[in-house]
Amino acid sequence: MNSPKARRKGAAVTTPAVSSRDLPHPETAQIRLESVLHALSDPMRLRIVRELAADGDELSCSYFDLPVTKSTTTHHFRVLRESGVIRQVYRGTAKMNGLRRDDLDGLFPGLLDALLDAADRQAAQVRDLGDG
Amino acid sequence: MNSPKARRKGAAVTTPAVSSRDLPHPETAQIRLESVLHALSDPMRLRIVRELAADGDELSCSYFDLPVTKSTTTHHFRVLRESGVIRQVYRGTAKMNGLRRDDLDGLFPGLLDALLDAADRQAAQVRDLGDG
DNA sequence: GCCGTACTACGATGGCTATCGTACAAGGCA
DNA sequence: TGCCTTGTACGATAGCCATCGTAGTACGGC
Repeated sequence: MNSPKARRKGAAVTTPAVSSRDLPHPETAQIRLESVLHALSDPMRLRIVRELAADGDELSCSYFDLPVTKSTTTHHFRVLRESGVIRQVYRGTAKMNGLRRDDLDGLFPGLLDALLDAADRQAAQVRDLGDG
Repeated sequence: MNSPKARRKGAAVTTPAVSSRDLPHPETAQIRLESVLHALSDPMRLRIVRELAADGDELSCSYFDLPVTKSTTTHHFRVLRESGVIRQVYRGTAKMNGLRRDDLDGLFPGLLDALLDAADRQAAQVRDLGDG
């Protein structure tokens, strides 16, 4: 609810908008552990982060095939961005998403890897139970 | 809302109550990563877990001096217990709380240490900012 | 048996949030 | 220019949740 629509309403944009469509990200020092944990405590968002980590670099929003509507998907990506977990940037019509791995590793060394490993282990366990 | 009051209402207790006051804990295999993260995403609960980890073993609920009422404290301890982060047991009138470190380390190796380290780093950073 | 301490259960409340549908904007392409 | 794809904003809704106050239970000591 910040830059894109605010401009149309004639409101003054405080942050210097380099591009016409840039998104607010928290600075590295402003990332809060509680917010990161809250962001990752949702199954849908944890799934997004796992796919981002698995695929490596940047993925568009449309890459993900989540069992929710596009509105909800947008919401989840915003939560991840505002908590500092991912970085979002427009590339044409697509919106590319990338893990803020360097920032997180600098703030909380080992945390992201431990979280991803934990998620992998839980997924493997659930898979085994499903197989019987 | 399970064992303590249910007995008075004459309902059948499914779980074999060894003591008159025992508390429902999730089994180790039932602990879900999302629930753990959600439990730790609350500042009050993260603080409780940090104190438990710092002090080592078991601490009573009254040991903690939290800026909330006792009702709310009870609520937070229950969330931590039901998510599998802590184990609670009555000892006389006191209720002792202990981290389920072995269970969590077995499920998610390195996760708890990474989380505690991250919380320590953030606390140190906030402290530095406060000192100016 | 009675009281104090420790903690809980219950109900209420206000705020957050995950979800949806609809309408709309921005960029690429024919 | 007009259309399609991609993604957003907005409003609504239902459920969860952190918090409180009050009343009550359980245990230990007097």
